[in-house]
Amino acid sequence: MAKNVPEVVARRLPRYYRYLGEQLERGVERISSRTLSEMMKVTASQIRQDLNCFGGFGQQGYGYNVYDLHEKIGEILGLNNCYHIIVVGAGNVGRAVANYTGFRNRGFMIEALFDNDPHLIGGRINGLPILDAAQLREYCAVHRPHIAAIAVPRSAAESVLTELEECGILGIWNFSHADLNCRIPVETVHMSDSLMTLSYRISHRTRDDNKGDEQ
Amino acid sequence: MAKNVPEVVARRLPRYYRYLGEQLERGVERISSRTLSEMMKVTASQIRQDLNCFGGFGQQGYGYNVYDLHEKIGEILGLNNCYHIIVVGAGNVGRAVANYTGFRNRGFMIEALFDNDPHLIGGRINGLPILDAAQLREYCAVHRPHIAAIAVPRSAAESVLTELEECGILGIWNFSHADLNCRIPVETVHMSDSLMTLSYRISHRTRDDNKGDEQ
DNA sequence: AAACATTGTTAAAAAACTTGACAATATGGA
DNA sequence: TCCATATTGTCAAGTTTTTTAACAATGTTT
Repeated sequence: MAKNVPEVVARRLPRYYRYLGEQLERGVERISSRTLSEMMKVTASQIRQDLNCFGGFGQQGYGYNVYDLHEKIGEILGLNNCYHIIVVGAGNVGRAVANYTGFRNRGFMIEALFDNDPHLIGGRINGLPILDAAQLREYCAVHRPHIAAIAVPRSAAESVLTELEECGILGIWNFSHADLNCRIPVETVHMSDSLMTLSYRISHRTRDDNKGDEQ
Repeated sequence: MAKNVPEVVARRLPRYYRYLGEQLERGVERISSRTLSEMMKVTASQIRQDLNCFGGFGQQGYGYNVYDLHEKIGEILGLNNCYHIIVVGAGNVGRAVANYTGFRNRGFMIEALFDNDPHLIGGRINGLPILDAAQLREYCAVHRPHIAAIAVPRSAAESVLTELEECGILGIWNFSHADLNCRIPVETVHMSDSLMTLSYRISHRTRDDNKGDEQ
C-alpha cells in the first residue's frame, strides 16, 4: 500500500491532518496543493510528493476534497483505531502524561498507571487508578492495552520495556531518558532535552534572530 | 566561538551531556571518543566532529576529561544559567507541564501559571499559583521570567506569543499546535503529534520490525 | 469541445549528514 | 630522554536524505 515512506514524511502527516481538520471546520470543501501549501508555508510540490507515498487522493484540475483527504490521512495515521494506553511510572512525568488528556477525542484513552511505590499504589491521578507494578502482566493479560507510556527513571526503563514487550504491547511512548532498543515501535518525547535545546538556542541566539535580513 | 552548528548536532548535545553525566557519577575520569562512541552506538568520528563545532576539548593521546567535557557541554547548552519559566495556559497541557519538575535540578524553575478562566485563577497546581492572564505584562515587568511555555489552544497562541515577545521573553517552549513565527527561539513539543506518529508506526509496523534481518 | 487547472510522477538539484583518513601531538614506559 | 602508542582535530570525500522544478496526463468548467 505505502511505498517506502521517508521519516520526514511520516512526521509531517499529523500537521497535514491538523490543517485539513481546520479547513474542514471552516466548511472548506475542496483545496488544491497550492492553496494548502501557502497556508502551511511549504511547497505545493512537497505536499503532492508526500501524499503520493500513500496513493493518489486528488483529482487533476480539481484538487483534493478536504473531507476525504482528512479522513484518508486519519486512516493512514491509524486514528480510526481506538488505543488503550497505560502509563508505567506515576512520578512527575507519569503524572504529567496522565494529566494530558488532549488526545482523548482522537481515540487515545489512558486507562491506568503503574508504580511500585506503596505510597502511590491505590491512589488516583486525574481520576485514573495507580496500580501495583507487580500486577502489570496480569493486567495486560486481561485488558490488552495497546500502548504503554514509559515514565520511569532511566535505570528502570529497560526492564520495564522487556516486560511490556512480553505483555504484547504494540507501541511505546517513551518519556524516559533511556535509549530503548526493541522490535516494537517507540516514539520518544524528551521534554528536558527540548528544554536544553531551547536553552542552547537562547544562549546562541544567532541565525533565528535575523531571518530574512542577512546583514 | 561556535562555527555554524548543524541542527542535528545541537540536538545531540543533550544526549552527550547525559552520557557524560552518567560516567561522571560512576567515577570515570577520562574517556576517548571511541569508548564513548561504543556506549552511545554512534561513530567516534561523529563525536569528534560534533564536539569540534565548539572547539577542541580533548587531548591527543589521552582523550577527554569526563568532568571537563561534561561541564563544557553544560556551558554550551547554557545550563550554568538559571531560568525562570512561566506557563501560559492552565488547562490539561499547562497542568502537565507544571507537574513535570524533572528539570528543576538543571536550573529550570517554573514560577507561575497564567490563565483567563476565573474558575482557575487564584488556584494552585503543584504548589504554583495560577495568575490572571491580564496581569501577564505586569508580572513580566517585575519578575522578568526567561522562558514561557505556551499551553493555550491554537487560536489563542498567536496573540499570547505577541504579548510574550513584547514582554521580553527570551525563549518559547511551545506545547500548542500553532506554528509560531517569531524572532525569539521556539522549541516545540507536540505530544499528540508524537502519539499520532506512534499510531502510524503501529499500523505500518514494517522495517522497525525486522531490523538486521532483511529477509 | 476548448481553455484551464491541477494532479501524479520523474528526475535533477540541493542540502544535510556521516564516515574515513591522517597529520599533529600528547602520553606513558623503558 | 626517546620511542612506541594512543587519540585528537580536521579535511575532504562519500553517502543519504530531502527538496524542488518540470511536465505529461487528465479531469473540470464553461
